Amino acid sequence: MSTREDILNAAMSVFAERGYYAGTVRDICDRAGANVAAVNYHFKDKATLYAEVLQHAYRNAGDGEPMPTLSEAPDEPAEQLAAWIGWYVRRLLHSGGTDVGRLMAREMAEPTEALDHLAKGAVQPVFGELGRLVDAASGGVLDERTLKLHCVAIIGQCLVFHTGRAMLERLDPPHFGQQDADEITSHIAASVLRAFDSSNEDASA
Amino acid sequence: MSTREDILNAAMSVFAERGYYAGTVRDICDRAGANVAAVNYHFKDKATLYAEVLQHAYRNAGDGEPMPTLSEAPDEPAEQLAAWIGWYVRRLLHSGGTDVGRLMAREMAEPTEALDHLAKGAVQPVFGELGRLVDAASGGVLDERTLKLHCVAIIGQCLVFHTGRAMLERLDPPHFGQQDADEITSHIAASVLRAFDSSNEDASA
DNA sequence: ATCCGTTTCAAACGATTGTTTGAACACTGT
DNA sequence: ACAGTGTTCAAACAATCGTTTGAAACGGAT
Repeated sequence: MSTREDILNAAMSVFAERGYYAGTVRDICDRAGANVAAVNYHFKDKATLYAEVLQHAYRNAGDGEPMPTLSEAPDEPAEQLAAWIGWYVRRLLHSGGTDVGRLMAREMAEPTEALDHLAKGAVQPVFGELGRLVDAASGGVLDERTLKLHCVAIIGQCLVFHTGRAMLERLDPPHFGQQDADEITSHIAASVLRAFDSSNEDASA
Repeated sequence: MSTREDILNAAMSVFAERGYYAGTVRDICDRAGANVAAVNYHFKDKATLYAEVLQHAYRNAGDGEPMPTLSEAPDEPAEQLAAWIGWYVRRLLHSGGTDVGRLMAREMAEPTEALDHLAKGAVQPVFGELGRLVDAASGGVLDERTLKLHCVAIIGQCLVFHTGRAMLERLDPPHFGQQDADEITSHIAASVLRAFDSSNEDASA
């Protein structure tokens, strides 16, 4: 029962690197050390294999460092938010190579039914937790719409290092990479905390 | 001299719908009303056609509204930066469902050789102009690395409304859409200008 | 009308794709 | 030892891909 999982892992890296169409079943089977017919035997066809790869990636999306959550009695909510940003940035930068992140990016560019489950099952909880952290770190004075704007802004500042990775690497000179996670994190955290002030001024004006 | 442009337009829609590998030369030529060999005659091969489609698409992405540039004698650099952000956000939100945006998103998720030319030819100038605007709006006190961090942060906050569009729409309740361009713009501009302050404090500390 | 460079066309080419086939192999229970 | 079930393998399959070919059609200049 080993070849089936070997193919599943090989397919995940191949699909992440080259995409669905450019990733060939021969490439997958070579990397899995299996015969060409193994895909059609263990899975029905290439499309079914891809669907199972997405589900497998979705299940293993959260392994590794656990997401920081808002503690019951928040002493330093700003630092908790900074910790969350660090967790998110590391997660994004670390999933650069042959990982879940690139599969998800592909799903964003070309949404399928799998994205619906992904949104409600994996993204919604993360977004909700970020909302609670932002609410606490800002002093709880933001209205719901402004709070969501801040959340999306945070997500965007982190996400660009993953979605824009291919472009950042090709700029002259190349910009930020995996080794700059701490620098990026502290910069975003400082900017975000400052940004709360402007919203507070608008609210009190 | 019509078939060349017909192929260019047909290729743009086909590549946007199906992607580079799934979009076939025969499909493009059928939609353009041309022969199968027309692609290899007017362009060298499929890859060259795709590269020209990308450049053509990115150049015409903001047709009508030109990119705001730093004026010779900057009176209000902060407002000039805000104008740039507004231009960029409108550009991203407006190209949401169109061919251009989908092409770029696909290229970021699945880079081809064409991305190299795109980076140096089309993206580098935009990024450079943003850098000059940020430098002016921040008072010219930021070191090069911090300035680039701010630039990437701005790009990210704008870009997330495009790259994360499919996800934002699937959240409960759905978040921001095309009609919120002004609200998004002013929020990002205010946040960014505030963020400069934190960098100044760090520099003087 | 004739020439010549440019453009179009139907047909075919070689390569690669996903998939199928049928025999060989491995292993378990009797 | 034997049958039976599940798995692997080399080889070939049909289909489709991008590209090439050589001739036909076009269009202006002489």
